[in-house]
Amino acid sequence: MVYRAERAMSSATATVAVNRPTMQDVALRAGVSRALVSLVMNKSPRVSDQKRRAVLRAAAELGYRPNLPARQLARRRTHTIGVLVDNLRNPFFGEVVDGIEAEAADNDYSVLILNGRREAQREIEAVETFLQAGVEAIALVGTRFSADELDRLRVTTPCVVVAGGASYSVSTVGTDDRLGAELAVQHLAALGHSRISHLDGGRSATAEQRSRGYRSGMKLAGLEQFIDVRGGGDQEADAAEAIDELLAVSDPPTAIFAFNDLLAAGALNRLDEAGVPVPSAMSLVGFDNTFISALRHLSLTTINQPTLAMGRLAATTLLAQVSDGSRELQRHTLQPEIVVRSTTCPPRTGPLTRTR
Amino acid sequence: MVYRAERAMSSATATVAVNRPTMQDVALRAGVSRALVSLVMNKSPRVSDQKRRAVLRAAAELGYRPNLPARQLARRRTHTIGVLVDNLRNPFFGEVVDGIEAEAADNDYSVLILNGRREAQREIEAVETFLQAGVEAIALVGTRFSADELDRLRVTTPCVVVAGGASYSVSTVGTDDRLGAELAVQHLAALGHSRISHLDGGRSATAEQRSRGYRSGMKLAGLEQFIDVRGGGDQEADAAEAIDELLAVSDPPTAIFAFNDLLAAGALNRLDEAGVPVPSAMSLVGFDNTFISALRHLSLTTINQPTLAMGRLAATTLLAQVSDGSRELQRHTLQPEIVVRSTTCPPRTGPLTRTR
DNA sequence: ATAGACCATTAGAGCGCTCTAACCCACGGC
DNA sequence: GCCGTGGGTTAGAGCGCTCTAATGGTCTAT
Repeated sequence: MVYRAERAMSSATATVAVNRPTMQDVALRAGVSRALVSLVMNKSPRVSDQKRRAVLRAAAELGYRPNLPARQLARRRTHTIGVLVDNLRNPFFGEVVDGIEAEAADNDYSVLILNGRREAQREIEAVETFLQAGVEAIALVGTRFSADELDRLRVTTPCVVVAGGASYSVSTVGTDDRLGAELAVQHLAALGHSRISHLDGGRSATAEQRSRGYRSGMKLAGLEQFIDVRGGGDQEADAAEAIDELLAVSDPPTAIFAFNDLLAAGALNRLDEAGVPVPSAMSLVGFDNTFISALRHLSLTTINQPTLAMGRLAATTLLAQVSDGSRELQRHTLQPEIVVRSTTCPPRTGPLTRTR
Repeated sequence: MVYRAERAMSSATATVAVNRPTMQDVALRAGVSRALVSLVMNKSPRVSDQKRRAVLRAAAELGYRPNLPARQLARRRTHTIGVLVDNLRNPFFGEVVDGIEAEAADNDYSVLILNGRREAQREIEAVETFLQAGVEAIALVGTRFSADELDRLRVTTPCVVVAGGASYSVSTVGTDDRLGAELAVQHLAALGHSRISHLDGGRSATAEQRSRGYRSGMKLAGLEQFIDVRGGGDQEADAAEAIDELLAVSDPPTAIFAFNDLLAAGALNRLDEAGVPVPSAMSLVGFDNTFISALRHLSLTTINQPTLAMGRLAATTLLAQVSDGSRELQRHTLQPEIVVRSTTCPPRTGPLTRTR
């Protein structure tokens, strides 16, 4: 009786919007209390089989669906982790997100994906959204945040940077970018190259580590005097200018290590346009081992990162921090490995000759 | 006084979790009522400047942040549209999502991105999540849903299929896939090809239309008797088997039209492995004009789709339906165009010769 | 002076759910 | 016959917010 009255009142109040059935409606129909419906919905074991069935039937008949915001409000928990992706167009990031999502799902967490679209401002807005939405943890996939901003963020919410730099004061999951870059240089050096230039990643998160690895790799190989870093970027189009610069000098380098595969692909384009055969006149190494590097026509020598594992590890780290409340700083560094394909060979002998 | 008491009570009740400041706290600190804080937060014009400033200051001092679930519950609106992406690793989908997101943001909507990871089951779960979360509309980017399932869905929530088939009984935004396929065939036919085979898209949403376009294109060119469709897929790896089949016959076709760029790239790989030079011995056309087709080393002739515009249009369509409450079925078909690059040329004369 | 109009402000109910504490009703032990 | 005991069930407060209707005050018109 009371139920009926309440419900009547509330539907009189209701104005626009969908008006989907509520727990009250289910309770009414099943002849039980609201609380019991809640117990059934949350799979509590202390409900008699008879009532459980009645409730489930009523729910099915009404097409009842729990209201997530209401549930989150009442629980004071969202069971959600926020994932901020730098750029949805880079398949590398897509793979990492897949990993995070898979691990989160295995632990009954859902994932709120937001897209920074390569702009720092949008990242800030995204974090604001995360915080308002009450995500319990945040994964930053290839972030453009400064160390300072991250410092402020981690106070509020557990967070982890995936595939970003390692210099932050927040937990990180990533490949050893520095080592990866060293591997690239080492590979080239072993082939006999000495004049190896680097196309850097501009404002990308991992740019600094890779460039550092390039430098240390060069030193290790005793090639310190040949260190040469050119402004690049993280997109294909960013390579053209740097390549032009490189080719403008009297005796260009014999090898190039590019920040990532996309940049390497762009470099390949430009070299081709300039009539410089790869690898015979110029060796080229990328980074990320995205599927494009495996395309036979590119067949790019590159550095592999275990993307899926990185994603899963990021989620695991976050969920552990959420459950034990700790905010311990963790550094997970996975091992990169070089994948040798067809864009590297011993250096040309003599000056750079162009086919056109 | 009353406020203080209430607040004391509620914080005594509070147990775990973050305990972020609420409107009540802000109201207390600013010496106003909860309702006034709400008005300020929602930028109501009917608040005195003095109080507004006081509220904003108190909010800033406390680090107040509106609680999204609470707000959504009270408003009975979420101002969110759900975006279900088939596959985050395909850059094509990433671009479409970018478009949706941009348009949604321009209209003060946020976007809940869920990833189907190429599995129908996950799509169903994702939609369930959308419905529980109370999204006001749903965009399905490259869905694997059946027409039936979509039919049921559109009753509940406005939805639009982007870059999917056009045969559904829900609104769609897409390229004219059929025309696109016809353009591909027409281009090949104009070059002199008659034996043109098609590698289809398997269970992909747009597979049927493209395959239909292939057939009608063949008919239009008077090549009906050469129609030949091979099982493909939507990933690079799916091409190998079909190519092997194709090459196994006594006199293989002179041209191939692949379902999408990824499949075309895979085909290119396999043809290369088999020693079949492209395009001299075999012409190849893809679909989507993703960035990989533009890579000089692939330089794939393909069909362009205006991805960003598709995304924006999808969002516009949904938002219109949300605001005027109509559920009118709309068909937006954008024009594809052929982008001729280097994987097509006149057919070989004589039998297929292999270089290895 | 008084009614009406208008403005900023507020009380308080309500959104749909969860969760604690209480309740009821066997049942068994004394 | 009375008192736990404990499992199934429920009342009711509370989560943080919005929104309607009401309040009180100032201002103008009468």
